Amino acid sequence: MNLKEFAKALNLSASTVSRALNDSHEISTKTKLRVLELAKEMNFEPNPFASNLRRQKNKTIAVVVPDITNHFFAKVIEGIESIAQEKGYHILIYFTLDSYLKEVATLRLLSNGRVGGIILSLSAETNNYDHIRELKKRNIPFVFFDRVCEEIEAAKVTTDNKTAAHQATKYLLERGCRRIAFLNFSEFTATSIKRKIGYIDALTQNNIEVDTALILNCSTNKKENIEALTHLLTTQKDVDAIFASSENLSIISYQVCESLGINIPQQIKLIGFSNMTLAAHLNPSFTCITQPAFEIGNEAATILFKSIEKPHIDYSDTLIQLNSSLVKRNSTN
Amino acid sequence: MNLKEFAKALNLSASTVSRALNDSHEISTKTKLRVLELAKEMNFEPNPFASNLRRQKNKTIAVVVPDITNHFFAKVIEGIESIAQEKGYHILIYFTLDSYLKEVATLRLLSNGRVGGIILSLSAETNNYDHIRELKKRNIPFVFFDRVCEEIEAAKVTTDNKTAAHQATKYLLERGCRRIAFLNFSEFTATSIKRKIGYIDALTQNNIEVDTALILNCSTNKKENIEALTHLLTTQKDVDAIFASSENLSIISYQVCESLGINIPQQIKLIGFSNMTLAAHLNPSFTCITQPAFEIGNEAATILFKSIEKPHIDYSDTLIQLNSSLVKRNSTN
DNA sequence: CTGTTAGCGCTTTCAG
DNA sequence: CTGAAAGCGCTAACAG
Repeated sequence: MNLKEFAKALNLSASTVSRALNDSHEISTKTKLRVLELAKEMNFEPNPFASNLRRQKNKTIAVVVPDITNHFFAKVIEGIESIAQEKGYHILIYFTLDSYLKEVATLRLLSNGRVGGIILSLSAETNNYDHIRELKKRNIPFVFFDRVCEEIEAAKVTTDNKTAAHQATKYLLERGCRRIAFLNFSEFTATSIKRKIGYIDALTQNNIEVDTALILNCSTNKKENIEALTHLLTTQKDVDAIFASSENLSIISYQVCESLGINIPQQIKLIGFSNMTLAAHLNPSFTCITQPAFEIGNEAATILFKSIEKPHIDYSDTLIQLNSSLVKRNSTN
Repeated sequence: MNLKEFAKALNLSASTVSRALNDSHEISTKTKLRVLELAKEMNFEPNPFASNLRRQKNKTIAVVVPDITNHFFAKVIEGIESIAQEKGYHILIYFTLDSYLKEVATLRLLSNGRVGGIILSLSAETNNYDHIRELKKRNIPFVFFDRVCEEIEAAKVTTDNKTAAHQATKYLLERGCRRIAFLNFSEFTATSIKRKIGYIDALTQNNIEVDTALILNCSTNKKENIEALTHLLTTQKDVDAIFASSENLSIISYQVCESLGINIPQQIKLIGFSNMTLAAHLNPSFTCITQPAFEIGNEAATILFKSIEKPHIDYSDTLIQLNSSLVKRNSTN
């Protein structure tokens, strides 16, 4: 069933029907109603490919994230979807699994007009931004969230990572911790770097020497990270806290402590970025730094849709910073 | 940049270039190579809308799931994406948030040829399947996973829910529990019904009377569920175990026990369907029934792609059943 | 307010 | 092996 046939059933021309379906002001309310009614009855909707082709624009966006089993990213995507739904957008989803090459390949796939815009959170490996610059060159609107790229002028939605990490570190210091290990999820990503800076600043301000032996630069390989942390904890016997800069590293910290027979929080306290606040509930020793993921998704989608719909306006200096919060159990540790 | 311009740059006709890009056998290897090389260099890819319009088929699928913050669904989607990536498919994602109306609206949105096929897990509320039948009528290939619809003949990928629930109940019985509450996440969904049957069968086979006062039919409203479970636990003082039939209900069970000051697992043991095996690690009192989510995604995608690519073959009697597993901590409870 | 017509960018007969 | 031309289904400029 196509528009032409559908129009015939109404004894109208295709153009009139098309205009009616698109709620054009040059169609009488009466015919509009007639068209809309039959369309609903016959469940007719115009072919989106033809429509997109003709209009040269398109209500599909891509969301490119490292990993959707991370509760934070999952919730962000729900935030994006809720706005998309409302505005009639469709979402294509792609995972980089923190691989730079996969990120490059995915963006290449998206550079041919398949999508009207892109919402993007960088892979932990990404260290070169030419593939992002290519998006700008091709005039494809995009918005960064969480793992943003500092070097590129673009709309960005984040939390204040430095402050959050500072607070978390302070929280540990106040509880008497002095030898706090920091697990850095990426040497390149601004997000992780800022978290590290917050950690270092808090130590320095409290006159505690920063010991680089306690800073672990992790990779995207889980097994490697487990080995590295095991090594750290067995060589640095006096570590009294772990600060994990990502959800995955929080999980790993648990596993390693457990396998080494280290008691949390008696021997080592654990704090980490994670939106799986359940974790904090399941185990009182764990304190989560939680980001407002749903709102981040909302904001990112809102900006992207604006920049798709108003291409003449430049949104590339938009920076939205929301606040994260410390989720801890009542005074148990 | 379109095909015509690109062809001009090569001194070839559009048709030749098109055929070369699509690896047609009637093009010489030499020109193919020449075309492919320049295409890569100029990062040229044909407009997917024009291509889909002309071909009348399309390498985009939709994934419709209740909720992506559920670790199980997130992992299934990663399983789907890994196959999609490999086969050059794109994934549109939609969430029903367990709302029947949203499910209907979403499928309606997809019935106009936007996608080549659909992978679907039903909302907990869904009780009427006309919207699914509409897909069949329109010849849109689709595959159910996990929350399948028994009444409709279609390709399905699930786990053996009855057996898994039976084993879980047996596990509790072996540990001395006699008053096991069962939290049913949906009165309609086959998945939950089968879990309930497994639970009932295990009790019956062990000569334990099934007390309907211990079976709680939950809704999609978290707050209501918390209240209902609180009520159950305060009126049925002898409950010694909770069996939660979904991840969300497992989480709620924790929260309610905690707020009532009930010690898990001393007073009440907890077992539940959940793919967040982390939970089992964080708290030894929790035993997870974990489904092979990634593989379920793989299987569902594989079947869907087959039925898109070979429309003459009928896959609607395909049923793949994988095994779930009990994730428990070493003898701690 | 409605109809006619051209053309979006691609693929695919058909012709050579 | 390559090119010319038609047409997928829709929308928008133009005409009335």
